[in-house]
Amino acid sequence: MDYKDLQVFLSISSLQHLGRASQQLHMSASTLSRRLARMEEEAGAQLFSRDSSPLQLTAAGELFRQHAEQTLLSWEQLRSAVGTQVSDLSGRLTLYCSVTASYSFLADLLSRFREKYPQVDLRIHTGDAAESIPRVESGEADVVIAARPEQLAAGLTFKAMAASPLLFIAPRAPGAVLPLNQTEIDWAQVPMVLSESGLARTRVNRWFAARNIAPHIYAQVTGNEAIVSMVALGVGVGVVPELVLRNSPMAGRVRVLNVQPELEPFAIGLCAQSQRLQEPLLQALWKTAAI
Amino acid sequence: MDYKDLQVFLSISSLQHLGRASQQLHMSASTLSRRLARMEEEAGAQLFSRDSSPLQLTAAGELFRQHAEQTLLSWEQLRSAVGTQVSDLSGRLTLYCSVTASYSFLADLLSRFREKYPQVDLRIHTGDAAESIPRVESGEADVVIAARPEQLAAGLTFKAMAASPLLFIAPRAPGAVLPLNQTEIDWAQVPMVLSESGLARTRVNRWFAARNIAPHIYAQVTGNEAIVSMVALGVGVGVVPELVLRNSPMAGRVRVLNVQPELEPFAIGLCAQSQRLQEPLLQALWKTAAI
DNA sequence: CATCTCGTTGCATTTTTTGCAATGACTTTA
DNA sequence: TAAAGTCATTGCAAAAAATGCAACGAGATG
Repeated sequence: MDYKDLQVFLSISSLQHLGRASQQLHMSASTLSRRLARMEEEAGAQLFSRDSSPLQLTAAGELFRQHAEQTLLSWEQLRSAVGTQVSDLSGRLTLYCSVTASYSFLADLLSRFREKYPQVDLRIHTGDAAESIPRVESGEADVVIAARPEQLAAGLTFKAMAASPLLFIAPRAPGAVLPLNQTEIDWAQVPMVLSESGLARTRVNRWFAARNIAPHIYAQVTGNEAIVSMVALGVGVGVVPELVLRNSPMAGRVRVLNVQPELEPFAIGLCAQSQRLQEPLLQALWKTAAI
Repeated sequence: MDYKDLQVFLSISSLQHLGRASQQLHMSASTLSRRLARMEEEAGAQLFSRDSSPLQLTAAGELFRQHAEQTLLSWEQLRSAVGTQVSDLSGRLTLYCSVTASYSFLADLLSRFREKYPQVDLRIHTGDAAESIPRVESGEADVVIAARPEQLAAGLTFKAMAASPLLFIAPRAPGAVLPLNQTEIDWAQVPMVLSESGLARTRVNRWFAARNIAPHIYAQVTGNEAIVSMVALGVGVGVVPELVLRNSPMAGRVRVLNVQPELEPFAIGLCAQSQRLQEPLLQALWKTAAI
């Protein structure tokens, strides 16, 4: 039994849905299913009833939930109690990330970091994802949360935290931009909404080039978030990381196109200058991200 | 953080000695060292002071110990609470094992099994290790704790729980049987005390045969335990599993010979008839041994 | 000063975990 | 009532982690 298992269990028990939980935890549903099976094995009892679709806690599951909450609480208290003992670490750390990354990763990372090192003066900047790498290279940011570029610039180090596919999205409104049931898409005719620059743009460019297609670029935008909005408005077809789509309030107004072959997924994580990883502050953040 | 880690921690903290703990837990010291390092990493604090030789708990370590005890207790309570819910399992299970195996494994295995399946009528028989396999083959025992034979008889299934090296031992008393500082041993001259039969005997025979040595067998014994006693009395040189030596009250009176190449180690675990593993009782015991 | 004890670390191997894709049970929709 | 969809589960291969051995080094002991 692993503390991560306990978190997995709590997530599943509150969402009552494996797929939902798998998104929240950045894991595949199959992994969750297996971990759950193992937990039940170790506990010696079935924790969820599989009769109905919404996973329902059994009596044993309810006991398990109490145990899990109690244990994790005790663990967090221990960590914060002993963590502060060590953290005479102080100074300033400037972190840059995209708005979307801030939704998915920042809260987790920062709450843990703050707990251990409350004396560190943390400066967070959010902005366009494409700005991330330049900022860490220039030193404007000590560390960034970014998608891993295909060619990581020399002197930079990357630490993955999660992966997210890169998706083609179209307006959900029937007939807007694309016929709903079209099998073959004539890309040269489709108005595209793309990032002005950055990794997503590079991959899209390469994707079109490999097919000898000159895409019809209708609008170029800075910031993936805006792309979802524009697509939702019916302007055209866009390309965004799944993570951005999931966190967008407009997600319900667009649909994901099944395009083959798929674009390469993003790897999202921390990025900093290699040399500076020796600095205690960066090292501390690095380790915090790991667990 | 893993519940096994918590047990590891408690073992280390009570014994204050990595090597001792590694024996108790059937793991190498390096493994414990690493696990401890990881625990400290995750807890965010040093748990033991490494200044003095006897590992001493730090303040953070003391907090951790409380957390570990509390969590494991809660876990055991949960398991017994939900475990008994399932255990309408009843019947009789006959287990045979050597005296030594009963020291090292039986307590652990049985306490967990009893907790989950209190209604099962457990019959334990102890005796010579060499008897184990015949007993399970004949059906006298439903399951045995035994060393894995090189050729597992058809129809039998084995599940490893630990490994134990096979050692040459001599009297510690100076000059008895062997000169203390002799480098090359003239085996033909050395009086040997060996098992009458069983795996240990087979391996020793093969070891001598491979060297074209006709050993001088002074005494043949049933039961590895008696070998240690006879060697301690100065009768000759013996061969026993490390597990037997460790549990023997005579261990202090013998010394382990550094013989090259070493004999193959024992693999110790559960053994039962393959077909019968379908039976609920055996299956339950099998799973209990796993965790 | 040499030797010993004991914890730590590099390395190769084994074991475990994970994601993908296919499967199967069950529900909703046409 | 059949077809399509939703979900959890499972076989399989790749990736990641744990483990033991052996070498190392710091501190204690003779």
